[in-house]
Amino acid sequence: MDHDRMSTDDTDADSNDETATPVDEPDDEHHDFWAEGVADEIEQRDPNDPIVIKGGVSPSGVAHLGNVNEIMRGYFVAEALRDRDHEVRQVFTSDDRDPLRKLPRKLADPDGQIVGLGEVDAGALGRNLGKPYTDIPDPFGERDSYAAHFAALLEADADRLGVDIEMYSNTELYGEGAFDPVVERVLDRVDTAREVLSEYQAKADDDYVPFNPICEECGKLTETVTDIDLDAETVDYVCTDMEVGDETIEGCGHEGTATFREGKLPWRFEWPGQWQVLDVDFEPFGKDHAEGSWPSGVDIAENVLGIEPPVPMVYEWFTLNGEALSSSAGNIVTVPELLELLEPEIIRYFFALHPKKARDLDLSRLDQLVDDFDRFEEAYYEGVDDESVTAFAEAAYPYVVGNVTDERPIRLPYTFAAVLGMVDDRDLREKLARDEGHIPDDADEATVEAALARVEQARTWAERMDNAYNYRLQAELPDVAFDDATSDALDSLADVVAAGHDGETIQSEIYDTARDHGIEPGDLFEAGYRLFFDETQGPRLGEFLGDLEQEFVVGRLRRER
RNA sequence: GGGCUGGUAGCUCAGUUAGGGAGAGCGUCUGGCUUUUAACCAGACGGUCGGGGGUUCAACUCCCUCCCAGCCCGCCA
Repeated sequence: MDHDRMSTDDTDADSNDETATPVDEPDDEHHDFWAEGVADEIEQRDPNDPIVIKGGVSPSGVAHLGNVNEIMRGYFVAEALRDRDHEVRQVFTSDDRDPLRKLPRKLADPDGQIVGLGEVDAGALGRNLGKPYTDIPDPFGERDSYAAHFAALLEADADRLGVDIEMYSNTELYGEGAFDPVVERVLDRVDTAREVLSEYQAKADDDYVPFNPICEECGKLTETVTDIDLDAETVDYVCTDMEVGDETIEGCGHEGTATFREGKLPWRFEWPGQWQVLDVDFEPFGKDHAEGSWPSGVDIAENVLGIEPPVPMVYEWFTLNGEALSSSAGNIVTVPELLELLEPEIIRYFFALHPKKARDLDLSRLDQLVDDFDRFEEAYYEGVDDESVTAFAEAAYPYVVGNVTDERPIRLPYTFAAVLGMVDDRDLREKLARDEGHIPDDADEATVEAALARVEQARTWAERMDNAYNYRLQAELPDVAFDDATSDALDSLADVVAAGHDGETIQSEIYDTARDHGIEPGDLFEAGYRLFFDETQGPRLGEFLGDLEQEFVVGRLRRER
């Protein structure tokens, strides 16, 4: 669960909380993929099919890569169980009866792009503080509510990553009475509930009632319940002020009556309630819950609700570019943004790595992650000289890619793809890739297309990062000036190219020509890079020029076009 | 202050659950591809496994302690 944590987020950890994990059961089987170990743990509970795996978020602001932990970590466990012939449902709760407690600093528009509050009617949001997300209009005016907007973003992300999740709206679950038995039990045993809760939080005195009705007058969630009627399944309440951090959300003073379907349980009860209602067998959650709501949830599940809590798994948070994820600070990346830079299977790979390690996703070195994935893939198909990588790949690769093809897919090395991105011509890209041996002669068109798709991604990366690969073949002659010796050398080189030499010859001619004209080869190379890239460095020049249109190269070397 | 989880090469990470060889990729350096110029190939350099102590024939691995980082220890979620 990644509730309401826009500023931080994720990564992993497996869990073994002694409160819920049978420590006396022998975990004698070693697995090369963590999800298999979790699957063991779940099977030891002897659960009924379908096995239910849950994730969930509070629809606070932006759906970002941190939330993907909730989706992907459960996904791998689900797949491991399906592989063992279990029927598995992966459910996801949008905890959308939660109240909007403060204005988010950033939102994601319907396309998943991050925008500031200035893009929307922030005033309308401000007037709705304290109301459930499902009762607040979609700031973008498309969906039924703020909550629906957020849920749609998350569902779209899951879809982009190829994960099939069943979304559940908490508000709908309350509305249709799914929580009724939970609310009734908690209120019936309100003394026990207070006693259990008091172990974990101070605010559990004799007046405390773990149910927050929605005020029928102002629509805000309230916390002052004055009477409980178990037979009628209602509570009486007074709409009092609510303290939220340093701020106060004012109540309207209304006194009314609400049914069990017109309010919500506080989080510490709601979470175990979800386990009961959805019959949850496994749930991953971020480290923030490990010492907070998880222990209390277990206690409440066992001693108030009388159910067995799911198998837990704590995941560590990952950092982005070395810093904690923070939407307000702008240190955030969304799934659609990342998919402009790499393939979805690489995102899945990232989340297949051990959840217990805090990782850094460094966009400036995405090539490392892609290289790691490529090696992981190679390990699956052919094995690599690192046993642990090969073992991990054999266990995890099928889940990471979803559909394993007979043949290993062609992957252009990411930085090489970035080099190809320096030219726009698609056929030239293909030629360069073939010349370098990255595309086999017998590759069909679809295979070539698939391989070249990475060029656009690597190109986008080079541009975004403005790194050492962000060169562009200059269509127009750059503003250049050379001394006489260099100019003469360039003319000579132009003659060589005009005579029709291939790349290798051009490469060696650059050296010879430079010497013939009494200049350093380095100077001539630099002149070439100036002419073609308007830079002082670039890719291996001779071979590069050899692949370009001869007439263009000659003209450019003569500084004519 | 207490608790939880991490800390392995410059970078990204395996390896730790069952104690016995410290590893990979990338980067760097060197060399090769007739010829320093980012794509290819080979080799090398590179680590007190966060520090210290203990147990053991043997510790990255187990125990104690300290340091660093994140999280939890109000409310909410």
